[in-house]
Formats: sequence, C-alpha cells, structure tokens
Amino acid sequence: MPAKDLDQIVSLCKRRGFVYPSGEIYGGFRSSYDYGPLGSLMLRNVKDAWIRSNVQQRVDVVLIDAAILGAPQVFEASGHLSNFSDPLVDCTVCKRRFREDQLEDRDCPESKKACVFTPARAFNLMFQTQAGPVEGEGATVYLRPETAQGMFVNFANVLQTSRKKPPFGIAQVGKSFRNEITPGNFIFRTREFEQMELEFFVPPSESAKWYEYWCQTRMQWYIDYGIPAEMLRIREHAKDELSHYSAGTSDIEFKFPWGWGELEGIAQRTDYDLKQHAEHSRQKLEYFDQATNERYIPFVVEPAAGVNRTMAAFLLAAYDEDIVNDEPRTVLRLHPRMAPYQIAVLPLSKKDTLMPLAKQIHSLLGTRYMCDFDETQAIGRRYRRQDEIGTPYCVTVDFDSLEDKSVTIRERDSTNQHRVAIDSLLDEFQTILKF
RNA sequence: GCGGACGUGGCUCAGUGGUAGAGCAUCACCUUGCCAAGGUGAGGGUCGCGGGUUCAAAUCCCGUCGUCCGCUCCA
Repeated sequence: MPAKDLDQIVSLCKRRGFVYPSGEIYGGFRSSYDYGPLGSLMLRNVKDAWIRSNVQQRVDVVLIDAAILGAPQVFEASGHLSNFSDPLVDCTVCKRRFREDQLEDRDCPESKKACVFTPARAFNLMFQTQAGPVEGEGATVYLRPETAQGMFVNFANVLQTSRKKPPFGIAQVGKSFRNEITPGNFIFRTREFEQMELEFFVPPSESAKWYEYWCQTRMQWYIDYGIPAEMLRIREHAKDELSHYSAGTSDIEFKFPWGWGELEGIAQRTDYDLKQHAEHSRQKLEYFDQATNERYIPFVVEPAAGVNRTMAAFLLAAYDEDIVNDEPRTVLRLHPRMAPYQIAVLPLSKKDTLMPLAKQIHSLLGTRYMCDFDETQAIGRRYRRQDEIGTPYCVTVDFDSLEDKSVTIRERDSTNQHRVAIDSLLDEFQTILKF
C-alpha cells in the first residue's frame, strides 16, 4: 500500500535525511527545502534516469545546460513578461481575492453582498534581480521561470553544431524559479524548483503525431520506474486552460494524497517560440531541408517534468508497511535506479576481524554502485534501516566469509537471502540489478 | 494576501500559570550473532522567535516567522 498521508513521507524524509526544511535553525524559510545525504542522491537518480531515457538511449536528442539569469528581451519575446503576471483585487467585505479581468459583477458569489475591492495589484510571477553590484543601478535581469527558453534561444547554435535535423530534440535539466502566490504540499510546489524539459522540433505536419508519441512515451517512463499505472493518468487541458503558447496540452498526473497533481505537461508549442524569438532578435530561426528544398520553422512538442514532485511521487508510491516475523516494517519499494543506495555492506560483527574484508567489499562494489556501510547494532535492525530508505540489497559479511570467501546477499522486497562468492559479486549484481 | 487550526528534544506526542516529560531514534560499553526494540549508561529542549502582563509564562496577551486546511493564482 502506498503512503496514504503526506505526513508519513515528510516525517520519513526528515528522519532519515532525504529532505529538510531550508534554514530550519532560523525558523525555516517558506517554500524552500534542502536535500540531505539520501535526498540528494535520489534527486540525482531521478534526473539521471530521465537523461538516460531521453538523451543517452536516443540518437535524436542532445543535452544543453543554459544560464539561469536571463535578459529581459528573452522574456519579452517569450511572452512571459506580459502573460506571467495577473492584476488581482481583494474584497474587504468577503475577504476573497479575484482576478481583476475575470470580475463579472460587483457582488460576491457567496454572500451576494456588494463587494468592496482594493486597488488592483500586479502579481508578477517572475523573480527579478539586478546585474551589477551597485544597488539600484544594475540592469534588470530575470531568473528563468522555465528552462525551455534556453533551448529556443540556442536553437540555431545547436542545429549548427550538433548537425541534427528535425525531428530532433534539445533537452535540459535545471532550476527554474516562480514567485508562486501559494506554494505548498511539501516539495510539490516550491518557488525554486528543478525541471526536466525536452523541446522536440518537428516538421509542422508531424506535430500531432509526435505529441501523441511523447504522451505515450513519457507515461511509460513513470511506469517503468515503478509507479503503479493506477496511480497515473493523462489529462488533456480544456481550451480555456491552455497557456498562451499552446495549441494543446496534456498533463501526466499522479494520485497524491490530496488528489491528482501534475508531474509533467506535454504541450504543443507550435512555432510560437521560435517565431517570437526570430521576430525579436531579427535572426532566422528556421530549418532548410535539402532533400525537399523546403524552408520552415519547426513546430515544437514539449514534455516538461518537475524533478522534485517526481521524486515525491516515487517516494509516495514506494512507501509500504508489511509484517516480517510478526513485526511491522516500513519499506520503500523503490526501483533500484531510484534508491539512494543500491547496496549496503554490513559486517555481521563489529569485531576487528571482519572489518578489513567488509571495507574491501565496500570499495569493490563502490566502483559501480552507490553503497552504504553500517556496522552498528544487531543485523536485523540494520536490515530494517536499509528497508526504510529503500536499499534493494544488503551484503552481509560474516565469520564464514573469512574462510569460504563468500557473502550473503539479502533482498529488500522478499527478505530472501543467498550466498555468493566474493569473486563473482560484481557479476552477480550486474545480473540482478541489470545495470 | 484573507479566514481557520497549529508550532514542546531527530520523529510522534503528553503537559494549560509555579522553576521541562514519555515512547521511539542517536551515541558508548557489554551481550547476541542473519532479520529491529537484552543490559548499563550518556548526549540532546531557555517549550519557533521577539515583546508584554504577572512575584512567577511552555501555559495568558500582542507581534513576527513557519506548517496545515479553505479561498485567490499557478507556463
């Protein structure tokens, strides 16, 4: 059974070192979290898995890493400066807040009394700062609200240097910033967050086909890495829900404890972005197809996923409580690629006699896998500790190991164990982990 | 930003005006030696922070920060 409460995960994350509230010793800083020893490993695993599927295992996608700070022109062209803010008004009678442009009458929908509104205030969702150290004198720059613009402004560069041709994609993993009015739900919505985005450039006539393709492909990715299909769904946006650039968007949603929430949006951005940047920069952002002698601005299909919320989803889906030897146990049934540690090396005794061999085995396995090492307290207790942080396998070094040069491999999910020669340990793990 | 609830050791929580508690967790030593919680001991909280009332505040009041729920917003 996956976690029913967000609290179960929040508490485990804090207790075991996945996620801490940021600046906690000063009372915390709203909507900000720090990733601890285990969380930082897992976060990296999420990103690595995404890059493996979307870049490494494909011939038609390349990776970039663009700047976070952006010139105003970029966001003028992209439409964020004009579309990323909303004038809001508060009613002093019913204490509700409305978008000024959506006010139909002056009566409160609930109390039916005449509302009295405060003056409209603009809520700009982009963070801004100054470039240059003299306060008030620097040029205004923005922290990117999405990584996507990095791919669009580098379209011509990448086309030239990578020699790719449509259909092809540019991928990026990195931080974005949005001044959300209401962040919340742990790491689900924070003002600073990380995205995994792919801009897939296609001939205009193939846009619908690729949109369909990416919806399927991305959905399967979550299933492949361990989220049960019944906890996922794909939801197509209604027309009035669409972003300013989109001709069609579907969200891949996960069943969070508080309801369905978006993990990833797959949008048909058409040629909106390249056109905008071409116009504002006066550069040609198009592709000339030698085969057909045609020149066109590619259409874009964009799968854009949130790293942090994806990690939350993997944790929630993996959480389980079962009974082993009449004792309840908490276990994270994480995919081995997602687990912070693939293996924990456990000397059965703290006695000096076992320590050198155990450390030798840790460094052997450490050449290929992220491994924990725990020598304290009873062996059963250590197994449970590893279960709780999702380590799929434990390697136990005992007194027999000194004689027979073998160790015990214990499995997280079944708690079964089997004996393996130290010489064939790496091969054994390659077989059972499949990497 | 508004309304409501809440904020006590790493985690979960008890304590409602008189000088801080429990369980679990952590650490040391002993014991055991393949599925946690056996023994002995230790560390750790000025009760989110600041101010006020009082002889006395974790407990009452104000402010602030943070969390959760609802509303508004969400590329």
